[in-house]
Amino acid sequence: MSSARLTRRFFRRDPVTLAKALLGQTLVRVLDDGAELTGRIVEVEAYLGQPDRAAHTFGGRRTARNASMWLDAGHAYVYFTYGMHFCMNITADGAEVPTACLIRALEPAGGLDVMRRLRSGKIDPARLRDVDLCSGPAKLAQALAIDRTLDGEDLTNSPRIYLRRGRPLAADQIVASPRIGVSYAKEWAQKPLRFHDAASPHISKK
DNA sequence: ATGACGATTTACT
DNA sequence: GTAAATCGTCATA
Repeated sequence: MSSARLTRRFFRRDPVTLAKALLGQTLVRVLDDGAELTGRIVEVEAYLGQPDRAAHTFGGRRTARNASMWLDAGHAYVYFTYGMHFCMNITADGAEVPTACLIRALEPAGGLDVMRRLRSGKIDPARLRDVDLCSGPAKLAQALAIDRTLDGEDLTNSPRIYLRRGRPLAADQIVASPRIGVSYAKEWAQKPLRFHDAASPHISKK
């Protein structure tokens, strides 16, 4: 019998291949109260580890913060940045190979009402359009209540967060472009390591 | 012990 | 288009 949950074998690939394969899959977040929040992945960036100036593990850097990037493929690497935002990655390759894919945008699919509440701080929830819920790495983290308590979570067996098999995108539906917010990475800033669904409006703003 | 800096978002001119 | 918000992390000393 086949399960809807993606298994280890799906994640054990190089980060570029995995990033493209992640497009079209569904991220599932189960809250403590049982609420299920889901979204279809429409934008992902690949981080290539040691040689990649933009990666947190550039040069083999290994710290308490990025420890999860060294875990086996299919684990969550959640980091805190700018003093206020969380972003989620999914590890690629295998154990001791610090590569990962940053989930940058989702097309909200289930639990939109809860997402809207989680996303609305001082803003009127009714003023938040669907396209504003998960169109950015920190936005989707906020919408799905993803924080550092999920750092290091194994997506292949966690009851709190996992991936559900969806329909993969055809190659001609995938657009490649430079990664966002990594201008400090010199030549690595220009490489086309950001991938998104050409047809989706739920993309982070340029 | 200190300081510079974010794999961002939002609000404002 | 410009700038503020806001603080954990890490390199330097």
